[in-house]
Amino acid sequence: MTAPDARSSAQGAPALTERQEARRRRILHASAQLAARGGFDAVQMREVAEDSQVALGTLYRYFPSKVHLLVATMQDQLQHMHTTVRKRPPSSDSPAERVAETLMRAFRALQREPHLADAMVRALTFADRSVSPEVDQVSRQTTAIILDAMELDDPTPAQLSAVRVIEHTWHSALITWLSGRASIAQVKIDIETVCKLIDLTDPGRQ
Amino acid sequence: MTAPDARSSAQGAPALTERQEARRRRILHASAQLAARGGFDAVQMREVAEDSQVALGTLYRYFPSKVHLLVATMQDQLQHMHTTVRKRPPSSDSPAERVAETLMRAFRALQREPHLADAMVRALTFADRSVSPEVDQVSRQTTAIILDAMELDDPTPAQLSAVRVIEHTWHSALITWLSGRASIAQVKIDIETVCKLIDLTDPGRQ
DNA sequence: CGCTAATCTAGAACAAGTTTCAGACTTGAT
DNA sequence: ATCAAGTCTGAAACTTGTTCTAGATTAGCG
Repeated sequence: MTAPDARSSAQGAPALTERQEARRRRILHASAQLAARGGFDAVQMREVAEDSQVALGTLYRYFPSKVHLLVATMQDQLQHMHTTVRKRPPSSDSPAERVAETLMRAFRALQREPHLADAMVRALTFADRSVSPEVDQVSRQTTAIILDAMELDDPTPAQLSAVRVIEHTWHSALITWLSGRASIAQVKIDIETVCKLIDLTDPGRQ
Repeated sequence: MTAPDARSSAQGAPALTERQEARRRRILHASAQLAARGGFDAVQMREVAEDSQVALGTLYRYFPSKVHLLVATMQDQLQHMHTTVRKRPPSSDSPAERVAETLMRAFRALQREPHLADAMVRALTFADRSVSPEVDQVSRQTTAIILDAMELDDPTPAQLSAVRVIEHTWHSALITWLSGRASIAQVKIDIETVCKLIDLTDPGRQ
């Protein structure tokens, strides 16, 4: 009954051995690679297992479903993104602009691997309750990136609401782009539009 | 090669016979019923076929995939919603409040059949490019409902952007609620927050 | 009415996610 | 070094979405 079931970074990761950690990495790598090639559908569990040299049963022990796997893949990529952004923070003047700048930068990164983006985002929004903890973790990570961009130490509830709405817009706009129903320009406009909410909550208000 | 492939209401519906129309209705009814019982997973194509007294192949002729079927189900429900709202329009004073009121009313309707909501919303966000026309139709319908609530004849581009962001928030907030990651209260706050965008674009500006 | 094309049916077959199982291998503790 | 518990492997089985096929039925037309 004692499964690895590892979360990527922080909390309750039940201490993997070195070989297990290596397996986990191989799996995530194979997953990302297949996803980058053909999106959600191209990530086939049998193939992931084969490419990462792991038995199918083992794959399922590490990631209890395809969606779990892809959400974990997303956690992984987000981590990269966060460290990247930290290294070169957004340069604009207002918080709203800095958030928009950061999201647009992330968006451009996703455009470089649209299939990978497809796989991750579809998994994220398709996830049911059994994946909630993992999806929540992704959400927290995203929130952290946005708050970083705002450069606030102590966000008000109103500001947190605005951030939540920005995240909603971000995810949903990505989906419309990925399914070909919105252009890149359209996504840009939507992001800029929603970021105006920040101005609404920012200035003189405790 | 000539398939029914019917859209629900307006445009290019290739004229179904009476029996075909009846089949289509039976299918949508069975779909909604199963969805209401157990959500996305409970809508199983074989069962839909059986319940609507139609062969599996026929079901697939009418709706080329499970997602198509559920999106069509959503179109159907949205139509209801729209006529309902028209009969008793929102009563608040400002456009922003009227939109929030309308969306909250829709939200309460969804709460009455959370499983059905789950099936429809998951299908909507999981839909790939092959379902784009149908998803787009749903989006247009939603936009129409929101614009109705705003009581505008001639929305500016900025207002249309705001509406788009509201839709994004609406969908994404529903997902977080359906997957148990946000409370009803939380969704309410998010809707109210995003509706403030309307005030930003409304008053004195041509 | 009688024909022809399109549609519908029943059921098999296929694809990919998921589960299961018996046996081999690792690990950690004694 | 040895044993027990936990893990991993390979392969088969199961589930559900989707496709295919051959034969009935239906619809529209002359």
